[in-house]
Amino acid sequence: MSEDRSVRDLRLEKLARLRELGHDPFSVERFSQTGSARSLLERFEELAPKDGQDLSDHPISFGGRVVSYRLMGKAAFAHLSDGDEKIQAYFRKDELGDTLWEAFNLADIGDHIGVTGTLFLTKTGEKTIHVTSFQFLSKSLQTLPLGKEKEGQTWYGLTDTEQRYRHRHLDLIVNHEARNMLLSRSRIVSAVRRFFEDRGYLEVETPLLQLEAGGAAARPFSTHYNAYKLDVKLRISLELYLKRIICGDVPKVFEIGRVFRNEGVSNRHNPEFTLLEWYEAYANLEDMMEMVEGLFADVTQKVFGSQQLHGLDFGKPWHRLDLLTAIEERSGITASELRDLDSAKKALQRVGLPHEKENNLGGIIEKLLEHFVEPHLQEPTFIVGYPLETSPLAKKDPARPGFTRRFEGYVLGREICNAFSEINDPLDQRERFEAQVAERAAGDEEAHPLDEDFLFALEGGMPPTGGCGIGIDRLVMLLTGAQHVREILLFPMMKPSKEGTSQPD
RNA sequence: GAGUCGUUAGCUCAGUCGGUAGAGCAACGCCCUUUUAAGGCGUGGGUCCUGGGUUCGAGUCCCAGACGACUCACCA
Repeated sequence: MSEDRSVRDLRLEKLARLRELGHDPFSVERFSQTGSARSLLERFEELAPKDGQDLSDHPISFGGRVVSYRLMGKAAFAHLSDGDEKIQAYFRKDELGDTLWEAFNLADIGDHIGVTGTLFLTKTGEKTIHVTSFQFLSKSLQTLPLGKEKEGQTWYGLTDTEQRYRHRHLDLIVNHEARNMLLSRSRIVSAVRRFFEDRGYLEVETPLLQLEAGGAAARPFSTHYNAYKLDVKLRISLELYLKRIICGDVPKVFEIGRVFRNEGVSNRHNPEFTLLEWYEAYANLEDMMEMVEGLFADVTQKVFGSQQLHGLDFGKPWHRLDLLTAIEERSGITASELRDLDSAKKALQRVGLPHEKENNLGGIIEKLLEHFVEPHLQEPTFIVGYPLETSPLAKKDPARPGFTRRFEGYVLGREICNAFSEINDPLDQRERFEAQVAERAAGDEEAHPLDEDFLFALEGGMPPTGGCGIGIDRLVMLLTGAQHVREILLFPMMKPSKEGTSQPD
């Protein structure tokens, strides 16, 4: 009895029957098309036969997924989608013949078919392909959660977040927003790449597996290198290798790559994310600011056609704000209070923030920045002059002991980039690393490891260099307005679900 | 790591006071040659997340667990 068979069984039976009829859906390799669904609709006047013209003079062909299917005895309508747009197709038994009609009756929503015919307008005025012949291009063995829609409203569909993340292909088929996020991300990355290429930057690739994961403060993932019998770490930043390339007299380099930080997950943090870093010899942090401004102006214009986005104007220079000045303006805590650890802790206490566990002046200053200043940085703003202790790779500011030539960029209250004039004094860099090693010994698991290979490169001589890093995921979130980082990651990490788990043992 | 909420048909969801499970769509069968949330008639479909407990009886109440969502914490 048909009731005992699953949808998949029934589809397998249809597949077998199609093969008997000589219409094996999986034997076809290619299908030539007149154009996309969108272009067929847009070029309707040009492609459709005029009154009195022979219909067969204007054949068009189109391949897509069946997303709706209305069978009416001896005629039928279906909508075919290429993912981007859909177009209606009209089928008649008397024109297809018995065999092809039977094959059509074995079609399901979800199948891919390729049709040939002519464009016409239905009674209700919809641009439609009058199909004279068609072939199966694939058969779907699963029911797809394709909702029905009318006048912009959609019924049913796929809304469960877990299912959307676990089975992203369904999300892409069913939800246009998911598709738009994917397209936006791709276009943004492409525009970023072109921005640097146009300015003479060389794109490079550096190792993901490293003996010491440096360049940032974060806990790494570990894995094992069988060939060398070595435990290695997945990179947490791109920085040190890129600067070793600068030491090799390649003056402008950039990399867009995955980095991995073995840390918490939130709506803005994913352990695996994409980082953009670039370095330019003979440039400093002011040059990096101009690059950031130029990058945002260029990418917004190219991808969205406007530099005005979310009420922000990326055509204007960003605000520039000294870090200590910003803290004083927002919290009342003065620079002199932040000159030593004891008075800084008292200041923390005064403003009601936890202070007992603080033993790092730089850490306190950054905490104050986060708490008092960051939420107010809605318009694009560079905060300049970060503490020495938390900036082990940035040049000292000669004008201000204890601080570095480093800035971070903020938009809509969120950190978007981190840049500095790079340390090129190998002795200074060694001292900073040693301070980090001491921090680590004191229990800071995220303190920077000492990297002798990097120091060796610096000792060979590195020109003055400016460098900057931007989280691509943050950038995409900002520009698309995505509220969760998982919306702009195609396949976020999910714990195995019960249905995905094999036999329990 | 903490809190809150959730998990019922392929999808979206109901399920009252504890009494052996419901709708729409999807599926299956029949009818239907311009439909479009096509329509008409009919049919089938459930490990109610898992495991315990209370009870004559649990989708419902209790305990534990899994997974997820959101918020917070963590996070250069």
